[in-house]
Amino acid sequence: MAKIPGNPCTSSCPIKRAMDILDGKWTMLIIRDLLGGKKRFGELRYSLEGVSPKMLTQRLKQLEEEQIIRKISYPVMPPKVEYELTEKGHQLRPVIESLAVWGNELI
Amino acid sequence: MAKIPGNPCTSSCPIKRAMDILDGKWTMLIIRDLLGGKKRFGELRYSLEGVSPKMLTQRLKQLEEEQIIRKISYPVMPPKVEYELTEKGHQLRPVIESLAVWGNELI
DNA sequence: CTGAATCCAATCGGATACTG
DNA sequence: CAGTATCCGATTGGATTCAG
Repeated sequence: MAKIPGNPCTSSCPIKRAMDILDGKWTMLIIRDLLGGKKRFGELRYSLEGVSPKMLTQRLKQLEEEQIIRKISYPVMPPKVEYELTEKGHQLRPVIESLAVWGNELI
Repeated sequence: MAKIPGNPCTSSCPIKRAMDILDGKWTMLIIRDLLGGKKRFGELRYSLEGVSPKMLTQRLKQLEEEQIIRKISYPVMPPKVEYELTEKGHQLRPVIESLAVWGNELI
């Protein structure tokens, strides 16, 4: 059995740290979308189909604070805003990929 | 860029399927614990430190319904109950491992 | 020991309307 | 277009008590 890095599930457990950030219905879906490249607010809203602007804004804001995504605002009219993953965000790719593999087996 | 299996983030997205099951503050922590082998209710309650019996019961029940864990009740007094991962649950190991790697880099 | 029951607060999340 | 504001219900989660 492969050893899992880190300590047992106490408050300093790496899984706990990760999930405190990644928890939430939409978070992983946002990251998955952004792994495909920069996306605009409306694009995310569309591809997540069902998310309310409130929740999308809330999650994007939190992910930005955690420095997992970066927000790029263009000072134009009408407004144009793009979101992209930071390096820290890109490092979530293995997580998303293994999740996708598992999710695919569910059928 | 490696291709992520599955479709875009619609209702049939594998990530969405996965997160519908794995969402929640404690779920991943339970699975992480059980990757180390069978655990009793009280052991989980202890190692998760802070979880209320209500939530622990709730999550365990859901995970059992999703066939990710299996519950083993011994007809003894006082009661003894153990939880262990099913095959489907064990297949989450890559997810937990990559999460642990990521969580460790946070510091 | 393993929960079930109850009560309550906070957060999540959806729908809608509105603004710069 | 990209949000903000508001209202509301559902769910999560914690604390505590109690039962088999």
